[in-house]
Amino acid sequence: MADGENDKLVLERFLPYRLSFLTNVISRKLARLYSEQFDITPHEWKVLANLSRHPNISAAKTGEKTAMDKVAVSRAIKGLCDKGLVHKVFSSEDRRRSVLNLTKKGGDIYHQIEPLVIEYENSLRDILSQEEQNQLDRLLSKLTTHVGG
Amino acid sequence: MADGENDKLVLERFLPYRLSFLTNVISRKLARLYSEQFDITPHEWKVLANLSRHPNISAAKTGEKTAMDKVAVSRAIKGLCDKGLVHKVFSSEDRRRSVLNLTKKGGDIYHQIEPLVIEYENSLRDILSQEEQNQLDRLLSKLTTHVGG
DNA sequence: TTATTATAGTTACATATGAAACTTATTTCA
DNA sequence: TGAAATAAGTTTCATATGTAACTATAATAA
Repeated sequence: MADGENDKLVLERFLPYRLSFLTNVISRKLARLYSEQFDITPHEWKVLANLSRHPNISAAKTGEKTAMDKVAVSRAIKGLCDKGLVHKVFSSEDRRRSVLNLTKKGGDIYHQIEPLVIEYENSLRDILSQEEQNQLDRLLSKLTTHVGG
Repeated sequence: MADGENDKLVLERFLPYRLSFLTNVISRKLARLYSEQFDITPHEWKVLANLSRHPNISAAKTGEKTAMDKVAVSRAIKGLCDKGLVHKVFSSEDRRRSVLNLTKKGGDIYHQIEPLVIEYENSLRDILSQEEQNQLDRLLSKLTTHVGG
């Protein structure tokens, strides 16, 4: 560190901000795919997608799977129930625990949105060569495991 | 796409969510470096850092440089002025335009935080080999230019 | 038992954020 | 000129978010 370059903060090169900028742009574009047409928030979409893959799950489990905190999960579920996209009952074995499922309507809407979202991810990946995609997956995994939850 | 794997959404593998998760963890840790000791918000820190590098700048230019919207910039500047870290006057040539500078106190605090932040970035980069760091910089640049601001 | 502790989920409160409206100053150009 | 359009910043309002407090249920253990 003799050149006096690495001990000055330059926002344009600062890794956390570069990551954050890219992520924000991508998240905004992604959200537009379901927020406008379907009036679904990002949290709601995440819960919906997770319920599609993992039916009969509780709110707490949903939080684990999606890395959302329990308040965000609770609100997303409330929103989805109000819109008739999710059905909630409480478990008869443990009446604290909810049992969640997509309704018919929820499933229908999910299957309308899913291809749009997958297409968007593909459009992102297509910016990169196959080699670069592998690098990206690897780097994300490595960083994510090391920064700790 | 014949194997039926790439046409189902799996949150754990979905690029925007992996990016978002990593970014959120990093942003939270970064914010802790200045929020607790110095009572500075992320927006305020960003403006502070930018002013250190670009003195005598307006709020609008600050917004351009930091990719923040003008409301966030306005609020950050108000917070920094209230804390006595930034000095604001309006330009005599164009009295709509502000001219911003760090105060002595602002500069002092900035120079206390800067090494902590740089150290944190280094600790992130040190997770990766030099080769991987180059890959990451390259991938971020490529994705960022292609997703469009 | 029954008192204690822990868990699932919700609610309340305080703060953060973004979009649109607004104020003031400057520029444009009929 | 001076009316209309534009630009810089601020304020307002509606919504989003996170922390902590709260309710209800279940598990633990004395």
